[in-house]
Amino acid sequence: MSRVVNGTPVKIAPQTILDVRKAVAELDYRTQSAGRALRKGTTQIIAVLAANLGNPVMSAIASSIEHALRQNGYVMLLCDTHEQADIQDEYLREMEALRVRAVIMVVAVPSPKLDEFRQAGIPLVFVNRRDPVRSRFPYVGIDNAAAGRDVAGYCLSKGWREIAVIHASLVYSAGRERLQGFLDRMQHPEGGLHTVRQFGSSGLDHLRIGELAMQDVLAQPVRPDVVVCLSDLLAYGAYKQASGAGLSIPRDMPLISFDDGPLNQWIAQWLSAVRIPYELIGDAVIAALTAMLESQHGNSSRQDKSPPVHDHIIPHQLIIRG
Amino acid sequence: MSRVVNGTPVKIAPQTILDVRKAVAELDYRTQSAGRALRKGTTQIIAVLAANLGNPVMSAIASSIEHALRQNGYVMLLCDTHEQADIQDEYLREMEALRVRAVIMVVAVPSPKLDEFRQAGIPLVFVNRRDPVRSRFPYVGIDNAAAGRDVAGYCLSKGWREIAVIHASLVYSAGRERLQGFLDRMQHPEGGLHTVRQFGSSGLDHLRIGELAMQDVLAQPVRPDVVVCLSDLLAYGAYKQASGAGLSIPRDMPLISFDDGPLNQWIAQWLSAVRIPYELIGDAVIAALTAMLESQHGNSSRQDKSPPVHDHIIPHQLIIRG
DNA sequence: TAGGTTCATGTAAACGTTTACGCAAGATAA
DNA sequence: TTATCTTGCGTAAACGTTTACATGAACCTA
Repeated sequence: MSRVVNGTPVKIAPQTILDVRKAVAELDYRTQSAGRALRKGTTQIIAVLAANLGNPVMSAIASSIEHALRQNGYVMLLCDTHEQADIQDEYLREMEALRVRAVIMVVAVPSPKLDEFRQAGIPLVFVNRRDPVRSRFPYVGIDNAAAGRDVAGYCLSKGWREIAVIHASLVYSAGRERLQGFLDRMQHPEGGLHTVRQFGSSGLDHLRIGELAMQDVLAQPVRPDVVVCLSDLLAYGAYKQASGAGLSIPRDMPLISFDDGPLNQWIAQWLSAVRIPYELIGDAVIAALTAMLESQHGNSSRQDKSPPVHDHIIPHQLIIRG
Repeated sequence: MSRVVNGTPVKIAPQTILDVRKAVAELDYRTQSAGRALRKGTTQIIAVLAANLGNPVMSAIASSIEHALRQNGYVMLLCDTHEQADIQDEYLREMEALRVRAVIMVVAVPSPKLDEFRQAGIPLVFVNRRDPVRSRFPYVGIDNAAAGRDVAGYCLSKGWREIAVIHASLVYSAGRERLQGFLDRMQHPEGGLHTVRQFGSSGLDHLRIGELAMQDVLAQPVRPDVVVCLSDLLAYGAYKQASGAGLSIPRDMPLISFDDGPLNQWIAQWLSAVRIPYELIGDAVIAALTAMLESQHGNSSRQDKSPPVHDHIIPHQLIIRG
């Protein structure tokens, strides 16, 4: 029975197949995952630990991943870690007990349990932000450094000289690489004369950080030609502050950000941004995942070489608006 | 062992408890949910079927529910039905096989499998939109009719005479009740002279519907004093269209909507809206849920009376901006 | 026809947990 | 002291699935 519904690679008489099919249809039989999970020691559940579902970009990513997982016979289990190590650990423990097949970290923070997972052989995929600890697990997302360079290139092409950058914490890969790429390109010989001032603080609420940073920007003696925000939410916060101060965006002060959530084209036409093609993330995650799962199988026989998983860089695009 | 970790109501020697605790701590034992699920026939998983995670209000609601469920020892499994009956059914089938403890429908559509679920005894909670079929299952959300009346009251207080309403499909409770409440109050004796014109179409993409509806509004010979949109997304679409046509919102044309997603206060200061307190939804869902689960237990003995579950109406608030 | 080979299917064990049941030892009562 | 009752704990069955292994039928070959 199990052999026919699951397509076990074993010879079955055609008649038997039909008989089973009929019985299945008649009884409306549906395999119960509890029994299977117990026997096989794993499930079809894949956990997605997202840092902040209140961020439209992240829920768009979650939505894309959910769709792709479902297409491939998995079930998504979605959690919100609020970017806090203890919550992330609690969830990871829970996922362990649930015997999930894999865990997808959409913006991870370092945590003890995550260290354990890296050892334990449970496949991990890091989306949007690389593994805080250099590891053999794949990253799915844009080339943040290149995106930073693109933004810098655009600023240079516009001849902007006075530049402000608003950032949140820079200890993680995404923000750090974006800033690094931006500064690299800016310091390029052909960059000419310009000043880049940095504003921002570390913390969890990007909206608020952006708001406060813009306050600092406006308190400067000289108003920047452009303000580059390292994420959409930072730009939203900055926008509120600047608008409240009577500035018209982008006429008085252009804003450029990274992420470009799906709502921007509707209600944030004042914002230019590097767009993460979140629709593509689901498929890329699946690709990374299946590569890992297969290499995991193969490795059971020959333990020697580490799995040949690699990052999946998806193309970004600078969208100019306003 | 099971007795002590689960706190079974049975006498256990204090010493044994300590011994077990020690062993659990030493071995880092964690009960595997597969075995438990198999034995008990149910899980700690609660499925949330949301119609559209791309809608910030819905992801905010999902986030709130997730938090509340976690607090109460459940695990949330989140799906996106895209408001389509066949996808919703596919998910419901999956949840059945997973033996989820309950299903929370955040904006449900009628579907055959949903009909089965109502019979099958799997607890259901309907959030934001009532069960399309009148049923004994609880609704959690705001009083949409009252919200509609509040908006009408505000319009009357401002003395607006020419009023446009933008709506999507009106076959479901939320939109229908909002519009009904609005019209009821408008037609109240003290309402005075005014005209209400309705725009909109049915479909899944509220953003696009709003955009097209606003196109129709602007094509009218007389420009309305206010445009009331039955959801945030409709307002976003309408805003884009109106802005594109050179109008300044809200100066040239105030917009009022329902939902008031968390981003509005940051980047949609031009929008007044009835706020759903999404932070409160999680707790309300838990209340509805535990009431059902308890009444379910009690009912196993006396089948006669239907469960005394009731709706949980949470307070809304009209936020005026701009 | 006997022996060997393949092929399809039946059988049973195992996964980890919960819980009904029963047993032993200690406490109480006669 | 013996009989009865309580208390704490050990035992085993059951949940539904997968899969290694056994069984037996049919088919081929010499």
